[in-house]
Amino acid sequence: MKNIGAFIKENRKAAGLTQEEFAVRAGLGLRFVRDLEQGKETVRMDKVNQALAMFGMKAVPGKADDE
Amino acid sequence: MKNIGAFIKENRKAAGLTQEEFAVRAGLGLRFVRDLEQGKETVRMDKVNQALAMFGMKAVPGKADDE
DNA sequence: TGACAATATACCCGATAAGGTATAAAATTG
DNA sequence: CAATTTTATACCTTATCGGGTATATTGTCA
Repeated sequence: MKNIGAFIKENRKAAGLTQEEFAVRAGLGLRFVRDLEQGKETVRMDKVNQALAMFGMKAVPGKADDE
Repeated sequence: MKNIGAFIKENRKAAGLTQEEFAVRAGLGLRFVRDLEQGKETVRMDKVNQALAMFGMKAVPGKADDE
């Protein structure tokens, strides 16, 4: 499974949203959305879940070596 | 899928480790391990992944309504 | 039941994430 | 290519997480 940042980026684009539109709709800061999509690892899990919730998802344990 | 805190707790116990032993082996603070297992949501993803890595796992997007 | 181990909760401090703003780079569109 | 939109990077301030320590609660076992 792709990492979370890539997942958000793909799905956001598929939804036809800019980072800014997505940030507003998700109730997140634009800077956070940028950082997340850039693969920043030291983000807070609640914010990550808030972003994932836009697509009916959340952070769960998955195999580390999965594609 | 269970939430991450519950996953860590279960697997840690299955491995016969106390929170303290697990914290030391994972290179994490005891307080963090406690908070994570208690379901604290505002934890940092890098630390969460550090904990999951002990079981060959990492945080990935998963369906929010999965059991 | 008492003693001990393990886990949970509270307080404090230093380090840092989040977010705003500004600027630069890249992508898109005509 | 130029103009515009979108995304990326940098600086600053505020809020708060991580971790240590201490204490309380819970669980286990003789």
